[in-house]
Amino acid sequence: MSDPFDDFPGFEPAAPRAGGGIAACALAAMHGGAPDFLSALNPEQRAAVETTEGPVLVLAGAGTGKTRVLTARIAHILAQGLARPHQILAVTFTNKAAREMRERIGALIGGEAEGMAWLGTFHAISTKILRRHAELAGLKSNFTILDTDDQIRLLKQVLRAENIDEKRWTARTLAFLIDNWKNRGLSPKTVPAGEAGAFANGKGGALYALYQERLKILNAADFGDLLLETLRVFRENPDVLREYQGRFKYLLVDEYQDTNAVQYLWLRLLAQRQAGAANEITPAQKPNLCCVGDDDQSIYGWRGADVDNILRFEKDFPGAKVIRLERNYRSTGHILAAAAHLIAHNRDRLGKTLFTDGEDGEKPEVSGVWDSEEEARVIGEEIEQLQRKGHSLDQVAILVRASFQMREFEERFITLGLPYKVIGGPRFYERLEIRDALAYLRCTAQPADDLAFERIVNTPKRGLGEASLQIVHDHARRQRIPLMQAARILIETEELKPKQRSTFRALLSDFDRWASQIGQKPHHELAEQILEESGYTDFWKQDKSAEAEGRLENLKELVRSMEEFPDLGAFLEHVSLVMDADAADGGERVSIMTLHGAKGLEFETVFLPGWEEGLFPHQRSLDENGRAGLEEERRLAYVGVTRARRRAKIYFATNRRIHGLWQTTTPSRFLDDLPAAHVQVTENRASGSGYGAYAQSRFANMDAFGSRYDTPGWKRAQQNGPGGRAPRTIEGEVLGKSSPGSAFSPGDRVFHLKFGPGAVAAVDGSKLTIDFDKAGRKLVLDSFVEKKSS
DNA sequence: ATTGTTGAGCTTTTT
DNA sequence: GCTCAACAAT
Repeated sequence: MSDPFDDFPGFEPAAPRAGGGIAACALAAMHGGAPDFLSALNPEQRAAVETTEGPVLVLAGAGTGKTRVLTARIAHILAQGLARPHQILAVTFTNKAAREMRERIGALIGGEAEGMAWLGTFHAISTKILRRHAELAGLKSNFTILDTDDQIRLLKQVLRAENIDEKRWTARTLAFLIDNWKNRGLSPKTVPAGEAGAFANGKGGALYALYQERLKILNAADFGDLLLETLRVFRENPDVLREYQGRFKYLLVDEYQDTNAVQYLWLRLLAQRQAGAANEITPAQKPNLCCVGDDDQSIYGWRGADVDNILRFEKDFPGAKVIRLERNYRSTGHILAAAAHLIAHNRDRLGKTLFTDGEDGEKPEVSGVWDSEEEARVIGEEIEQLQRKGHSLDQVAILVRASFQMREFEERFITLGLPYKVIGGPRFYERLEIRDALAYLRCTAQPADDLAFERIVNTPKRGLGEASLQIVHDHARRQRIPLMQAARILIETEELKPKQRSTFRALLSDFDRWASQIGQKPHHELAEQILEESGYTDFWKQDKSAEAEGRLENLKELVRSMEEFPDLGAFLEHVSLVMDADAADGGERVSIMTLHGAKGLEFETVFLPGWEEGLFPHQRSLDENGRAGLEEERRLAYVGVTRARRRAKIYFATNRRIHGLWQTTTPSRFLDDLPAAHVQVTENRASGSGYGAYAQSRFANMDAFGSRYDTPGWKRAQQNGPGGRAPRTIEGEVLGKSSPGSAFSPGDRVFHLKFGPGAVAAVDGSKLTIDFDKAGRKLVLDSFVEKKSS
């Protein structure tokens, strides 16, 4: 992404480096002239930077230099010697944002940015804290972080163990609920009874508790836990909290409008600064908390973000200074006017009006087309025209509301031979081959990682199917030990078929060998070796399908990226939190992405297709969240328009295929929210569609479309009544206790599920030698046999 | 253990 | 109407 303020004019990175950036900057300040990073700011920005003490809310409209203020503020604090780098807590939402911030601070003050140990995402910082105090949360400090996939798998196990009909109550639904609770800071104990009861006939809360229990056994935390458990540690251990409160002299938060309840609580705890030393009687200090955000760009309400946090800031932090950044450096006048007029239709906002000193430029253009196919064709043509005029394709983006819209553009661009890139497809680390490879590494580094083990035990296929895994599973559950450990015991006995037994033995000795090499050889070489020796690379080499090559490429990329980390542990840590490989692809390309994905970016030319009722605003948003939903959709429209520097082109199609059926659509009400004076409505697409009338009537009758949206036929009967059949209360199987002294003695009559009845011949710990009536003498584990009472 | 068939769902997505 | 996942059948 390119930002006109990426570089601070006049700043010479090479000049003052001796003795560290801080001293040099401080020196510059003393010599009368302000440091360059200050003098390059406008008055409001400068106020936001220099108001270092007390709570500050910076309302930074789109394109007003938000990141610039944040980075300059940190540079300023450091240059003034107000705090050391490790005393500043700077929180972002995405790793990308954190990375960018670090780079830009580095550009301002040099290597000192390296010392900012507490610059990162909410999750990364929480992880760091939680690892230090893991035992206070019932974890070990090397706990694994589960991603969504692992989470679902684990929940499936819980549901299965509880005999819950997985058809009716899916693991995904439960995951969604639990995530929601965690986002709101609710533990199994504090979930409101009504909500907990809504799932699986009243078992929702219990399932949440069981899931948490399983996580602890696995020594694992999901994303939600990272914050929630840290919060719990803070609440239950005032001394720990105090330590961090004292540590952070300055707190900064980016994109404050996106914070959810846990993040808010987490932040508020840290911001409650106690008076420094115990002997001072000064009242609790006001926190040096600076939150930067834009209520008009809050588009993540659906995943728990609470705009209220930003709207409430002044109440939460009395005496807070609110600074508005309204001078826009990005877009031309007409675009800005259109965006401002659009967003003014929202009721719940703090209110801000962007302005620019720049030229008016071209008016945003609204065009109607017959259907989505024509839409793609027309946009393709326009892009080709821009290209012919010498515009860079990197400066062109198509921003869609929903990802299914992307395909039509891709297809069109392929036939045109127009280079494009889809942003926000499946992330690198979510790809199958990467997840598999990581599972191998996880098993090597963390032998107790059951989910990883399960993933790769039969990948590539090695004949360890459902049946044999089930045996290992049973044993592991009964003994409450990790799968790998269970397998280790089982290969000493005859529970498994000889073939599986030797396969397991080979696999385990592979892992042993790899594990013994940790620290012995560079971890990326070890990774390569693991992938090679496990047969995983060969597995893809033999795959003839089209993707196989790309997958091997990705695996190489994975190994390459490991070199940047000090050791395997650090790499795995990073990967579970991040891992977006912005593959540096050569050549200019048009970007195709969702509106959500476009936040924070900017382009010369932005195409905004699909402005139709039902799609944008999305019907589901309206159905589920009413006016709040509509307003969030409108903010999304605002985000879309404000991505454009010089050209914004909006489209609506008369016909669109929705869930397979062609439907006639109505132009989006957001089109009515655009000011006539700043918008160009064109009818030049002469393909015999009925949009001409729209163009004539729309400004005459503002409410033409506003009041009549009816629920389309595809609206689903959403409420499955609470009825249904009675809950099945069969508890999960009673777990056999691992009795230290064996409950068996020679001569006992026993029954084995597979081998049938027999008599114990000898006992060796948990291993029994049994003479089976039919199967002969076998070595089995005591947990697999039942003693016959008589 | 692979291959075919049926059925549900279908907005946005980070960590 | 299309896709993916879960089950059944070979």
